[in-house]
Amino acid sequence: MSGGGSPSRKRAARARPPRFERQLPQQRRQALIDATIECLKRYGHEGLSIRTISAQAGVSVGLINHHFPNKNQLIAAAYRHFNSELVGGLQAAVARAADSPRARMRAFLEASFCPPNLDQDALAVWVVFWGLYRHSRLIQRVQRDTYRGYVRLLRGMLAELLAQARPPHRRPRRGARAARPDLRLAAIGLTALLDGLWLEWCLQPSAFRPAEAVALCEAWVQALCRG
Amino acid sequence: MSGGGSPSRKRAARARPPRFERQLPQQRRQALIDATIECLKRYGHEGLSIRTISAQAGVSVGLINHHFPNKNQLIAAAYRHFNSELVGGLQAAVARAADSPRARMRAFLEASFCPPNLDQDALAVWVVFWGLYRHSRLIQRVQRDTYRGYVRLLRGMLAELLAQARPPHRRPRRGARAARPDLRLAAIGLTALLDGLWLEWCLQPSAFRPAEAVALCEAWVQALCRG
DNA sequence: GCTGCTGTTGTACGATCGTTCAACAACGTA
DNA sequence: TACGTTGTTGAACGATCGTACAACAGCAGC
Repeated sequence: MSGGGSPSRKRAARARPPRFERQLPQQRRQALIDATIECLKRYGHEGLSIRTISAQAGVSVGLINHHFPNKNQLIAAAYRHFNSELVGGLQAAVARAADSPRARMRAFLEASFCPPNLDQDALAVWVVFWGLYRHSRLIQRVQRDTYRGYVRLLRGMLAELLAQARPPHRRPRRGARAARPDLRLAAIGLTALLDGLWLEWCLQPSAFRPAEAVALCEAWVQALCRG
Repeated sequence: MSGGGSPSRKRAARARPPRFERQLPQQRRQALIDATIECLKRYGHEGLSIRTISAQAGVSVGLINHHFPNKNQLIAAAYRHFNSELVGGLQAAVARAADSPRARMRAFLEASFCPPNLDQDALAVWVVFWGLYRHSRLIQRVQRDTYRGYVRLLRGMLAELLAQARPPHRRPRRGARAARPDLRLAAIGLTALLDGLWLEWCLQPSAFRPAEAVALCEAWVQALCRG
């Protein structure tokens, strides 16, 4: 009776369940990155331990050093993933929007103030990464690589809006010196307002509704277009 | 020759230098708090170890637990000190300013975008504290205690400015329902712009000059007063 | 069914962590 | 000068950290 193994299974007899499942390096790496971010959300900086992360991923402690040379490389990879998810999501939202500068800006703002970006857990993750920034060259490199896409996206939308608001009078004759500083300061100001509102909401979600944040940003952009 | 101790010293003979100097608990506590903040500036989150802090303060490892029940209490005390230094400095700057709403607001903004508040090291310290916020009730309590003073200061100044900008036409007849939401959203918006600019500058000081940040904030306030 | 590779396990190691505690010593007081 | 208070020291403890490494085992190819 006890020895009746199913003949359909290749390894018949003693139907022993496999103790683990082999996976392709690429998949396992991604799983470890996801586990890292999940641990950051749950436990903050204390979640950044090899044992916590491996437990979250359901693997042994030794596996991390088989797929990543060391812990810092795993963290940097997680930061890269987290960043590109954000920028990619915003770019997709803008691409999905109607074909007008205002519609694109609105889509960008609404995506910024919606899940999964507008999330208290996400703030906890960002804050831990920022805390590592100054003392980790790996983190600095990831930041530099990914921040460009964000700045380019936001500057592009602002340039569209300003170009649309200005053209009737005074097209630039020689070297548009008068209008250029506007774009730089405008991008700085909008980024600041955006980040600040995002930060405030995450710290105290009851303070205001996401729609109010979008309205504040749009009012700022409108005021900018009027000069 | 070798035994010639100075007669002016109480413990003459064998002029053995004291191995340490006793201090009042209050002074020693403050020295440990200062050392904690200094370690955060230098080493980030990794500076938050008993041994690093005690070395910075020039004392032994055991002394911290003599003045603080545990490490978390020391960190919370450091956070409280750091917060009250900021709020106190801003309040003092406002009190020092000329007696007009605009002058007070300008003093507030200029103090916000000056050392010691506008400091890359300071950002590193804030970021580590924020990373602890969600998982430490002590930090949450300090935040709640100190944030009130900041909000009251900023709201007071905005209320003055708005009251001065509005009075000519339409003084509130019954329950000023129309103007109230303005103050709430105005405080939220200005705080966001302020914090965002502060954050941006600390992350990349070459991006813009502090005076430009002040100008952006003042422009925002002016636009608000005009409606 | 057997073999080879390689993804995976889990123990082990040295370092460092926060905290405890008995002993020491600086300094006010008598 | 001798004493008592108490701020201070530094060794020691158990826990946990990141990493290394030898053994194991899943799975593809023959």
